[in-house]
Amino acid sequence: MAAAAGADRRGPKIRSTYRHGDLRRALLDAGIELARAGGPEAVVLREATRRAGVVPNAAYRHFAGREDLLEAVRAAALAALAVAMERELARLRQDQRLADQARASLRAVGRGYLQFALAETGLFRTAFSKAGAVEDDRDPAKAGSSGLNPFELLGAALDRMVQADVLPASRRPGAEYLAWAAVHGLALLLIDGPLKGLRKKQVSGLAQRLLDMVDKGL
Amino acid sequence: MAAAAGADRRGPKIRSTYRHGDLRRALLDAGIELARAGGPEAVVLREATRRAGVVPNAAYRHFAGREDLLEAVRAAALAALAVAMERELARLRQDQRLADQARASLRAVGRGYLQFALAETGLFRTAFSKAGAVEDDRDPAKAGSSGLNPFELLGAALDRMVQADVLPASRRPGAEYLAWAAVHGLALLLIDGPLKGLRKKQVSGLAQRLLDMVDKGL
DNA sequence: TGTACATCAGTGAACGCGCGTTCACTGATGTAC
DNA sequence: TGTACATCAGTGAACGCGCGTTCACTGATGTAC
Repeated sequence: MAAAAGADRRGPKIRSTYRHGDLRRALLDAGIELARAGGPEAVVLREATRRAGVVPNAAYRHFAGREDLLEAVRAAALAALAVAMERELARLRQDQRLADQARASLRAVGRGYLQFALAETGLFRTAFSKAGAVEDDRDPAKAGSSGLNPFELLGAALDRMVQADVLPASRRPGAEYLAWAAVHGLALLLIDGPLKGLRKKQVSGLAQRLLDMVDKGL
Repeated sequence: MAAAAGADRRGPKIRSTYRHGDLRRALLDAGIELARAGGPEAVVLREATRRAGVVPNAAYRHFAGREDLLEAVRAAALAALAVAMERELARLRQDQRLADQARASLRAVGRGYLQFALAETGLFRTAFSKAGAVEDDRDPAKAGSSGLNPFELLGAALDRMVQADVLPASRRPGAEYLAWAAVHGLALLLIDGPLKGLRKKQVSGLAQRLLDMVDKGL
């Protein structure tokens, strides 16, 4: 993974030019890699500069400080989560009844969330390492290719359920938090909690049951 | 809260005796206080010794190192969570039909969990800061006054539901993870996530709805 | 009841560590003339 | 097409910080005689 932009072609640590080329991008990529491997606390300014082959304080040309870099990494992690959800949504059959399709899209959102949490645990933990309300944050850096961020993707699925008369409109407000809570909780039990060692088969079974519960109970 | 044992009566930093009296207890109490205020990463060995009025390395007479102290704090946090659940269970009316009573005890467990997460956020985060499977851990340091740890309290409530024919026995296995996931997820959204600033009234409304969802969907 | 002694809880001083951040600088680049 | 110059990205060196942990020690306590 990685590589990316400009002068970075030569790999870290060796650079023939005095100027870097695209240091901001290189630092961000390094930060993402660190988060991927070790979660938010692994995003260390000095290490990012080391990977970019640059002296520590050079980072201050592009980020206000460590917290600022971490913020940018967090945005990228949210965008990656959105993409994982979109991937599941794109797989859905289009030939079903509206009601079934609406239901299926809620499940797809949930599956994408869980898959991302399991496959990219470090990024997942980074994405939610700060209170930051994603809800009314229109920052495109946090969105997937549909232009919607993870929270908005969930909301859209629920809206579809209301339209298809699967979810009573009266229960719509706040429903994202119920669905989110359930899936988020399972994700954490699976990656950090007592369900850590679970086999893939058992994971998907449990995920299925949880999504059933949400579907039925919402 | 605080104070507790032995020579600590005189308060930190001042001690008339060369020996401390009960340094282990004092360090643990300090650690709990640190966790309460700032979560697991706030449990700093040197700070605990400072509060106990003792030189940093004195801690090594009682704990193998920082991680060992943190482990002890974590156990205390789990026990406190169990107590919070027991408190809710103890409030239940005893004159209901078995089915209603069983349902009510599951909800009480959930309420205790959420209340603890909100009231003792630092301890809550500490309790779950490590994978540690609580499930088959009979360590009494992690249990409430009933002798059951939080996980066992949840399991007992679900067992009661099976006995009362509210939950089909076939759905019993793994049910604790579904219920746990939902409540755990909501707790995190409330304390760390986008639902952080929510008013007390709204919190309990949302909690109610989530518990409805679990009840209905399980 | 008194004394010698072993035990071991707490002391004092010091390490190395990696971190984030600040300072005054240097030299590559692009632009105005 | 050539030159002077402003800009500003990256350098080099250094800070102070608080941490966990290790070392050889000292002196209070309780026990055996």
